[in-house]
Amino acid sequence: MDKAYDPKAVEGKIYSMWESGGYFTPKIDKKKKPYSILLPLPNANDPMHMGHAMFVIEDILIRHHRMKGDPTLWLPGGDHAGIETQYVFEKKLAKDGKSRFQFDRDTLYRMIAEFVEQNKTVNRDQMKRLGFSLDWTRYHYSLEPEIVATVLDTFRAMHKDKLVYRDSRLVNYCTRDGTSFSDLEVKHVERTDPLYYMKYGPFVLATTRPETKFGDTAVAVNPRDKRYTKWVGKEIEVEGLAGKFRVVVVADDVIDPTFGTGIAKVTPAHDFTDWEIAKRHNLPAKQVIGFDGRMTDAAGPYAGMKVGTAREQIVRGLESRGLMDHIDTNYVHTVATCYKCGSVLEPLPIPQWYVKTKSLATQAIKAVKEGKTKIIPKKRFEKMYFDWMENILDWNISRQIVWGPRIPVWYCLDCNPAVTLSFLSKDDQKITGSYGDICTNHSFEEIRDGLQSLSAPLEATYTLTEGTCKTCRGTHILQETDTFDTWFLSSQWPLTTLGFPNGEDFNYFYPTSVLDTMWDILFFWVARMMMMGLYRTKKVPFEIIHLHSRVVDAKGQKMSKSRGNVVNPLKMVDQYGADALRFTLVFGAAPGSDIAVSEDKIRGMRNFANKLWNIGRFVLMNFESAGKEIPFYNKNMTLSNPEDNKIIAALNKLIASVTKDIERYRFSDAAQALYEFAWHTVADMYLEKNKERFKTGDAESLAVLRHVCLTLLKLLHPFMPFVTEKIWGKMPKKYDKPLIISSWPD
RNA sequence: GCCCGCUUAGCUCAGUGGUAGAGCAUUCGCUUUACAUGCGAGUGGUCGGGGGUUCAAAUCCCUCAGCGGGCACCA
Repeated sequence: MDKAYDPKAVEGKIYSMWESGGYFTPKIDKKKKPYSILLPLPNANDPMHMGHAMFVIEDILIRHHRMKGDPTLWLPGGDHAGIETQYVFEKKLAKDGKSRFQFDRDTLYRMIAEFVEQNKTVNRDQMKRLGFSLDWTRYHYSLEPEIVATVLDTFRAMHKDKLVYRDSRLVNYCTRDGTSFSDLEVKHVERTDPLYYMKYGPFVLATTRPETKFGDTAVAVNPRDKRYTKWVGKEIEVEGLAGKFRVVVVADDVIDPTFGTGIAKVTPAHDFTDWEIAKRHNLPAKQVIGFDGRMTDAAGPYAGMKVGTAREQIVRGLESRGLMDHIDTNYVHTVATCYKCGSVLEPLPIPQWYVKTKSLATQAIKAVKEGKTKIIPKKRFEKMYFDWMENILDWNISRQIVWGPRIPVWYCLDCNPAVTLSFLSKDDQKITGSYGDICTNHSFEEIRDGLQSLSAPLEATYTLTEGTCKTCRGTHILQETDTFDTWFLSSQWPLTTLGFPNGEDFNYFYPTSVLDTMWDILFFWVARMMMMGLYRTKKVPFEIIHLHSRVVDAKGQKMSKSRGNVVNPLKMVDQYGADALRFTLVFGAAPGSDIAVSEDKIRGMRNFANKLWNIGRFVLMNFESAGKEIPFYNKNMTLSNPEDNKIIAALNKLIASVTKDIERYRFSDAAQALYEFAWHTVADMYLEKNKERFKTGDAESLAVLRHVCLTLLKLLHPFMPFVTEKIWGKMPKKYDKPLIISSWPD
């Protein structure tokens, strides 16, 4: 054995040994209770970051249960990550001076699929570097046909149960990414913007969005605001930028009399509050901003301008006409921005597919209240979970992107001539219009082949199966171009990857034992898996939700590219070994809190791995110099030396505490106890005090020494699998099988 | 605005009623044949401020301050 442990020379070979030995693949044994965890599926073409490395928590649980003899499954997968991937791909396109609008949707889809294919193995290979004992034979990718088929089936089941429906309401729409989002994907950001006080008929009113003036269909006041009581119900005449127009004055409770002048202009098509006001007062909605982020024809002279430009121009126009009373330049408010690209989101009216969530949430709340699923740490996250579930809104599952499974709904164009189509014609012109208008100049086949997107009016009839129209017998049928929200697919991961409804894995491993992830996707993913799992199987998808630490830098700052404080896990593995990084991520991490990672700390843990190596080396040297068979320690042995009795007692205490700590998800406590025991109790004290006895080849002391060392390797194996496996391989043992499948001490 | 969490050694964090802990950093001394990725010894905290309960509080309660997070339709 070398003087120092060299992880680079060891890790690759050990991992291959485990993988080729088939140790990651569980043997299904109906007599035993299985233990299973699904790896939170990373974006398949995303390189690994420290957040992924934190899945070491799962490897610890998995290795512990495997050693306990449970049929243990850790199932890996990769996500197509709809918006994320399309966003990255479009940035690549932009570099080549191209845009998504230059391609029909089938071509665009193929291009993205090829792009993903090139990078698909990156993340997988990196997971292996960390020693993750994932069952790669069960790897799943989110767009596999079987997985998509189950997802589509869920959609149909929900449609039948009236849990999915189509509605036209305001959605948060990113005009840059060209898609709507669910409420969860909206990031509220505080900003300082001008608040414009403009003259408005007989009033002065405050608004941050003067450009939406063309879409105003009312003004609103609070019913208890005496200043305006006499106006309520009357029409007022307003001088606009393109002639005069008339709007009605309505009274509505949401209006805060203390804000601005107590009067709000009502723009139903572009503001969530106004949309609600309009519904209550039967006001029409007038869309003045298009899905491309430009003013529509309804904006008269400003048509075609981007919203920002139009605002500047309109402010100038109002000022020159004397219609601007004054401007408050220091108004602080929050705006909704896109969580992917940061653009300001535009509330726009568009028909979308929704999941009715209320009844699903009720079940998900009940399951946690009844303890069928436990959340750890309970204190902080259970309340968050309940708060969210209790206030849940219906879930918009349509996305206007191509990268993902299309919603399985078909429209007959002959029955629905008002369906709006965007497509590339044979001569590569982008054409948009209703089918009724364009079908005279373009054949159905031309439209189909060049199709980019379609938008069906809310009244449009549709079927859930492909084929000839049952009403008119026509064949001019097109599928919905909206794709599913990625989370609609991943919320069914426990079902799809295990082969719901009748797969052997599903029958055996579902419900899974633990779902471990960081808390940032508690709502996006975990809560929705609860709802979907309960909906389809009447059983919870997992018994425990464990929310692990967020990895931050040495100063406690969140790691981000813009801060420049990102620590690359693979670089650390190269430099200090996977075991060192793994132990760093566990040591000092309390669930739900942050864990600080610095190179200094990783180096310290590398030193600990080396310490273990040298304990092993010390034991071996003593066995070699003894040059004889040493009996194996067993519990019935009577030990004559008090030092031996002491170390055995301490070891037994350690076994109990480490086992308990892992069972209670107190990984840091276990790691600290192991560190303390190995380094100080064993190396500093026991080895030093008894060196002379080992040298003389005393059989009892050597038997105890070997037992302590082998047991310590077992206890440490889930945390530091490589160095422990390597030392184990060199030690004299009763049975020669790898540490990974040895038995957990008791 | 509403809700939650945090504040303990230079740094990052454990500790939740009974004489203050870890890792890293730091100081001093050691070429002792398992390991200088080491060994030995040490420095370092009135546990955010204030008040209360208790024989006893870092730990329970109240309050103030700072930091972080979740939720939210203020035009």
